[in-house]
Amino acid sequence: MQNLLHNLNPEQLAAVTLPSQSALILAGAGSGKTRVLTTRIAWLIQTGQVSPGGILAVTFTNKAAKEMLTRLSALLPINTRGMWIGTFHGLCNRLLRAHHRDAGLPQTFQILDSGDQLSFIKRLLKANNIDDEKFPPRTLMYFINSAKDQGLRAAQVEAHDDFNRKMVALYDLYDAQCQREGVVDFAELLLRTYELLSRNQPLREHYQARFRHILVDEFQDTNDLQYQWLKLMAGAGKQEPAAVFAVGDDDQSIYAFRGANVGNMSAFEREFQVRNLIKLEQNYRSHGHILDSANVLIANNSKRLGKNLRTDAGHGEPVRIMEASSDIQEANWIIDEAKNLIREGSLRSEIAILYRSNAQSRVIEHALFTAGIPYRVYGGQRFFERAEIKHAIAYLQLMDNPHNDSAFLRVVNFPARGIGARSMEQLQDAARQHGISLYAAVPHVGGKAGSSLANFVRLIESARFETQNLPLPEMVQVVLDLSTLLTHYQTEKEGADRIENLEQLINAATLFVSEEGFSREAPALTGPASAAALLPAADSVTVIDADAALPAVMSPLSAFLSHASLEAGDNQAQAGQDALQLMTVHSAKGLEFDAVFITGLEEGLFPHENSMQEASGVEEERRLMYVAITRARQRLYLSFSQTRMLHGQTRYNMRSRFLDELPDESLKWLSPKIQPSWFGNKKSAWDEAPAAEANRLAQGMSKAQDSHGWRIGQNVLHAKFGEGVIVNIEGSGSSARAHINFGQFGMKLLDLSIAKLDKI
DNA sequence: GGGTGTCCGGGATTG
DNA sequence: CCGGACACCC
Repeated sequence: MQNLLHNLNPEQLAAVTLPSQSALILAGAGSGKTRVLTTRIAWLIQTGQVSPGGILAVTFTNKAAKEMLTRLSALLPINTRGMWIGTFHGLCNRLLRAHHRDAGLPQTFQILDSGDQLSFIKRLLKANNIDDEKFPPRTLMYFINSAKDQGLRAAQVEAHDDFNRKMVALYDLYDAQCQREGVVDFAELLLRTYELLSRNQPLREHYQARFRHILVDEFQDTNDLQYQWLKLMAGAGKQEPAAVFAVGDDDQSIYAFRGANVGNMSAFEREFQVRNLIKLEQNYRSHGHILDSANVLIANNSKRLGKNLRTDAGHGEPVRIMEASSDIQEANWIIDEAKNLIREGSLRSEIAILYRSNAQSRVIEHALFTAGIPYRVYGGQRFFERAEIKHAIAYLQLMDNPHNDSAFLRVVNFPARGIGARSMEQLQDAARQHGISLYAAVPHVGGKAGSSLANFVRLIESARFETQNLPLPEMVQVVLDLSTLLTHYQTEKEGADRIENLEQLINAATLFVSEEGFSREAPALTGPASAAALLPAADSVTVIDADAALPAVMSPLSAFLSHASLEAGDNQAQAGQDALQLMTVHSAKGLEFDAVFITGLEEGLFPHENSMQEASGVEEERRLMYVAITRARQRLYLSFSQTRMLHGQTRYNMRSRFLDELPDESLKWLSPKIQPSWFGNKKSAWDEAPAAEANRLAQGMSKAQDSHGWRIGQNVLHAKFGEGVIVNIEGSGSSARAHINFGQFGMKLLDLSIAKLDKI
């Protein structure tokens, strides 16, 4: 016990040892949040306040869940397999498998990832003769997902115009089709679990009695449905609700665009009668100048719960800022600085280059490639998303649930077996006519089409038959052979990588089986009969629990298939090598590095132009900047550029407002700092940057100046709109008009002979 | 069915 | 400018 709690600072200690009531922990960046969470669990168990089975710990990412498990097993000598620690989706999957009948799902229901969901919707629109110009699949998908994220079924969504009424109708059709095929999307996992627990009182009370301590990581990222889910699970408002230990940071809320609602933090305080609010403000990550920059920047936001990070580390190096003349020059500067750091002994993997949007990585990658510096780009395609893997998975899905039409369509003619569009049309007609799945409709198709289709069905049947008693990895091997996927890629020119990936899939199955405990002599639960044994009798109030171990509630194949959907796996690009780390600011959340470059700090890019209409948008961008800054331990570099190629056009942006919100005493400008206009110094960097001029000329803009005396790229000051940049000039002489980017005020078209403009 | 050409649109992302 | 979606051709 002494051991468990020593080394905690007073705030952390207070949080870990809070009484069994709901509490909100405001955990600043780098304040030891995961440590507090895991130590809290260990302390609760060690002091006998709860058994491991009474703990429910929820995270958003698999990575966070794994991290928690690892650190917990280092703290406590217990088997963590029996504990309910996982993502919202993973935990819901487990509950739905165990109680599938009550939830109205087949035991082998399958999970659509977002790609599957999109093709599912396209198919739905086509089958119902909907014009996908008027109702774009992506829009419908967003509509459905946001409704589900708010806990709403189609019948509950309010629609006030024809378009929305149609969307609601399509949402309803979508759900019905999912139900027929035995598939669920990600949001459905949560909504279905929520509905299951809402209407099934014995089940609800069983889990409420079981989970006396619920811990939630990254609470600021919860959406409305997740919050309702937690309320239900905890029995909030009841006599003896569970103690919910919510850890979050409102300043790091950067996912409003996908439904996260920071308001859940104050709702939580209110609705869970939170008496204990603890702020973790001691930062163990960043040097002083970096932390001061973050603090001063975020103070510009209005809606905050209020928090100020402090550090015992000294000031450290100042934050370095560079204005480049072009995006190419910016990239080269970054590389020079990174080389210096490496020369001084930094590991490449301890240097991160961050950007607001993926498109910005190109120029940087090009420069790194030319310089021969190894780098790794985050966020690429992941293992289970690769086409060949999805094909193999589709065969396995059909064996486990033949009514999954998505899987059927993916592989019915891949590798090619002479089942073309015409045959499929007949099959789809038959399926629609009888209201059954494609697989089930095969016997209704006659002729040549019918016999090729019947051959395909026989292929799936025999794969299932031949593998029914095989361990999972061997099952995968057999499927790869029988489906002729392997031979198909052997004859393909560039199939070598794909074959390697397919072999990796067998490894993945082997690994999965050993990690999840399927390799031991688990009771064979492949048939529906044994699963039924787990279910409560209809009139019984005894609930058989969804034990935490997977083998108790699903077959190895079903489990592996949900694993493939719920954990898409790493993107394996250049993994393992000591390489510079390139990623968006969003994907940097939760990570930390010795040195961090934040690039493209320009109005329109960061803050992004789509966010600048509303104050709340800019505040989220500012939080994003806050996240970016607080990734750095020792060194922080900020850069922006006067010109930038975007969408095939040269853009001229003003420097980001965020740069002007940072504290001067923590900064070191490596390029001359041009004061904002209201400070007096009006000299433009353009006048002192011959390189920029040369660059511009090289880009074919030879006509730098015209008779009207203005040129593209000129910084100007306008009485009403303030500081701006001339982006384009049309016409000439006295009739010339200029497109001027005024940042917050947007793009204006002004007549140069009329508008009162000063050069700055 | 796969390969090539044309058109369009382009913010971030986990499960 | 670049990638995805789709039409068209062999």
